[in-house]
This record gives sequence, structure tokens and C-alpha cells, in this order.
Amino acid sequence: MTDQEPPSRRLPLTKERILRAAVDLADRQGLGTLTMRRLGTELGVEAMSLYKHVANKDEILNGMVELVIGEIEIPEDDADWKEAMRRRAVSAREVLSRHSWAIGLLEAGASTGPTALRYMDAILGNLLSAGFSVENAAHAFWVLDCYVYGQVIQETSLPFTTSEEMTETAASTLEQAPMGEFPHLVAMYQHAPKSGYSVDTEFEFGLELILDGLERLPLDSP
Amino acid sequence: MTDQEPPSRRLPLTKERILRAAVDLADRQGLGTLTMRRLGTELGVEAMSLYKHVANKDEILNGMVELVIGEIEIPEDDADWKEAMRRRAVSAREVLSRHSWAIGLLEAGASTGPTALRYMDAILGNLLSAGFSVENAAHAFWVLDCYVYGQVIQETSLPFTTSEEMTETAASTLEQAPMGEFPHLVAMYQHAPKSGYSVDTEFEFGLELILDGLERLPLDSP
DNA sequence: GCGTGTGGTTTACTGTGTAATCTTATGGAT
DNA sequence: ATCCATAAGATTACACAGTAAACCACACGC
Repeated sequence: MTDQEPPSRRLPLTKERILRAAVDLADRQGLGTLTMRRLGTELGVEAMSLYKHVANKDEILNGMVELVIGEIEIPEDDADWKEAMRRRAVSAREVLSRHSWAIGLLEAGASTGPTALRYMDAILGNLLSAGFSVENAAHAFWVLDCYVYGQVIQETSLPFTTSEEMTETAASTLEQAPMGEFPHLVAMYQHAPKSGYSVDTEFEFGLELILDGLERLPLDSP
Repeated sequence: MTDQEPPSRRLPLTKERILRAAVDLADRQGLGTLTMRRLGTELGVEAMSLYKHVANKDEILNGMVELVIGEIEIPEDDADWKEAMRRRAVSAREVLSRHSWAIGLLEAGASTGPTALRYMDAILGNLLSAGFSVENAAHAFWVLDCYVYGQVIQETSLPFTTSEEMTETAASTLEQAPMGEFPHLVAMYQHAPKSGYSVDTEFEFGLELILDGLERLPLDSP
């Protein structure tokens, strides 16, 4: 090599640095472009060098999930459960749609690392000390997670983000296909521009619905 | 080739047959092993021959999603909305966890084919003719889909299925890690064997919670 | 000095999707 | 019957994936 850096400039490779670079790359270019070679060059290093710090690509993917989970806001034990769950759900949704590839990895069965455990423990703790029975705490946890995950999936599968893009998509969809067979869809698409549709509103609607439902559950110690 | 079949035995390759074989293979061996070559040999044909019926692998994946969506039970317009939505959610969950790879494809933005459109239209139709406003129908649709998708994700990411496997997992998890930091998780794992935990129960709990919540919405024409 | 380990590189192998090309069978029009 | 266009499938080849194995270079205690 002719263009050598002074070696002190090259900060040492670590698993930490690799994981952060991987998350970064996946955020910017998508998980599909996250390849060992590209990740290597991103870090100014050869692909195989990564394997000195990481067993294989799966370990990288798991580590990425842990990093992401670590970004989610965690409730205090003694916080008001409803507000705490709302904040956590909002935060989880925010984080997971910022790193929209993470859901796919979750599904693949990653994440039983310490960060994930701490995360789960904090949530359970809040619910339990709010007086939920163990069963009901588990139910609440489960249904909220379902909802957040599903929200993120639907969000990322939508071809639009803003309300304008949405009406635009609606318009173009209306034109092309043989829409005569789908009268209700047509009605909805035609209605869409009028109401200020947004995934945020959708999310809040369902979230409040679920939280209100959970509020009806009996508590152990009122 | 020495072992030629009488050519009449070899039924002709079609997109339909390819898609069915692909779904079958993904069900049996996982989406990861669905490769053009393997799919080819599964059909007794060379990999490249598939490209005479299909533009590329993505088209196969999209087609698979359509097939799966087609399996979901669709409500009649005039059916009682609550029962109809319950049945559809149950059916969707059933279908999607039978083909647990499908969620990942949904996320990738597949599915605006005719089957998916018909599916969406039927659901909207039921809600609208039950008296839901367009906004509320959209809300109901959205929250139910979120819930089902999330349920499937969580189910497939769990390392166990039956209640016995669950207590087993709980036990082994309790032993290995430094669980002192996670008292509430420990409490839950210890409680797990007593209560008959199952993902089915979890699903029903949240589903009824959401349906009851939706029932509180005002209807247009009572 | 001298092993010895640690962190990075080189090379190479297998498996992927698919472009480009070649082969063969089929079914009218003559 | 003959011819040949078209379609369905097979072959070959290429760029890129993950990673096993061997190799190198420098820091260190002795």
C-alpha cells in the first residue's frame, strides 16, 4: 500500500465498533446491503478481519438487535403504569421504525441478551408493582408488544409516509387497476384526502384503545 | 440422460405450480433454503427454466404472499362485524403462523395483488355496512392487523410452542444467566408452570380486548 | 536476542441470483 | 410431408455472498 495512515490514527477494531458500524450501515442502506465485505471497507479493514472479533454474521445481527433494544426507553418501577406503558410503546415504535430492519431480526429469534432481559424485567416490574397479577402483567406485556411490532411492520410495508404521498398513492391506485370489484376500497381511498390520515394517528388510536382495555383489569392491591 | 421419464408424465411448468412448490418448500424447510436451484430440482427442472415463467425471485416471493393471503377466511358483508372480525383475525393468525415466513415478506412491501385487494375490500365492506364511519373502519382494520401481525412475530420468535417446552425453557433460563439482576423475570418464570400459559390464550385475551374496545366506538346507523 | 500470541490479510471454496446463449420439441402454413 | 417460427427448457458463465485456512507483522515477557 502506498497510502498508509499513521497507525495511531486507525483506532482498534472492537466488537462494539463493528456493531455500531453495522447498525449505521443498515440504517442508511438497508439490511440487504449489509455484507461482511462492505462492513469491512466501512471500517477501513478487510472482511475477514471482522471474524477476529465476531464468530459469524449471525453474531453481528444479534448484537445489532441488542443495540437497538438498548435505545428503547425503560420505565421506572414506581411510575404510573399507564403513562409508563404509553411512553415505552411510543419509544419502542419510534426506535423500531428508525431501525426498521430490526423487526425482521427479532422474528428470526435473536434477542435474549442482557439488554433484552433488562428491558423485559423493567416492564414486568412496573406492571407488577402497579398491582397487576403475574398473568395479567404477562397479558399486558404481550398485547402491547404485539401491537407495537405490528404497527412497525405495517408502517414499513406502506409505500408512503406523509399524508400527501398517501393521497397521491390513493389516486394512482384508483386509476390503474380494475377497481370496480373493490367498491369499499375505492370509498376509502376517495375519503382519504379529506381526513388527515397518518400512521401516527393510527398508532395513537390503537394504543389508547389497548391501554384503556388494560385499565379495566382488576388489580391486586389498589 | 439414461433415466428419462415418458414426457407425458412431466406435467408442464407454470407459474402456479412454481408458486405452490415454493410455498411448500418454504413451509417445510424455511424461507432461507428457498433457492432457485433447490426450487428447480423440487420441480424436476433446472433452475434457469423457472425464469421462463417468472421474471425473478422477487416475483416468486410476491406470488407466495398472494397465495397465503388467499388462504385467509374472508367475511361476508352482512355478517355481524364483531364475530366476523374475530373469525378473520383467528384465521389470519392461523394462516400466517402456518406460513411463518410470510410476515417477513409482507414487511418487505409485497402484496398489493388482486387477492390482497379483495381481502382488504371484504373487511372494509363488513365494517362499513356494520355502520362504522370510514375513519373508524380504517382504525379498526389497522389495529386488528397490527395485533395479528405482532402476535405472529412474537409466536415465531419464541423458542417454544407447547406449555411443557415453555416451563422447560423457563427452568433452563433460570439456571444459567446471572438472574439476580432480573427479579421480576424470575418471578414470572417461576409462576409460569402453575398457570397454563399458551400463546393461544394470549392471543384470545388481546383479541377480545381490542374487539371490546372497538365496540365502544359510535356507529353511523344503529 | 526469541518464541508467542494477537489482530489483520490473502487466498480459496462453495453457494447464490441471473444474463446470455444454445437446444429441442411443437404446431401451423405451405 | 416439409419448413420454420416460437416457446420451453438446459448449459454455461459471472459477480458477489459467507467463511475456512493459511499466512504475516508487530508487540510483548523472558
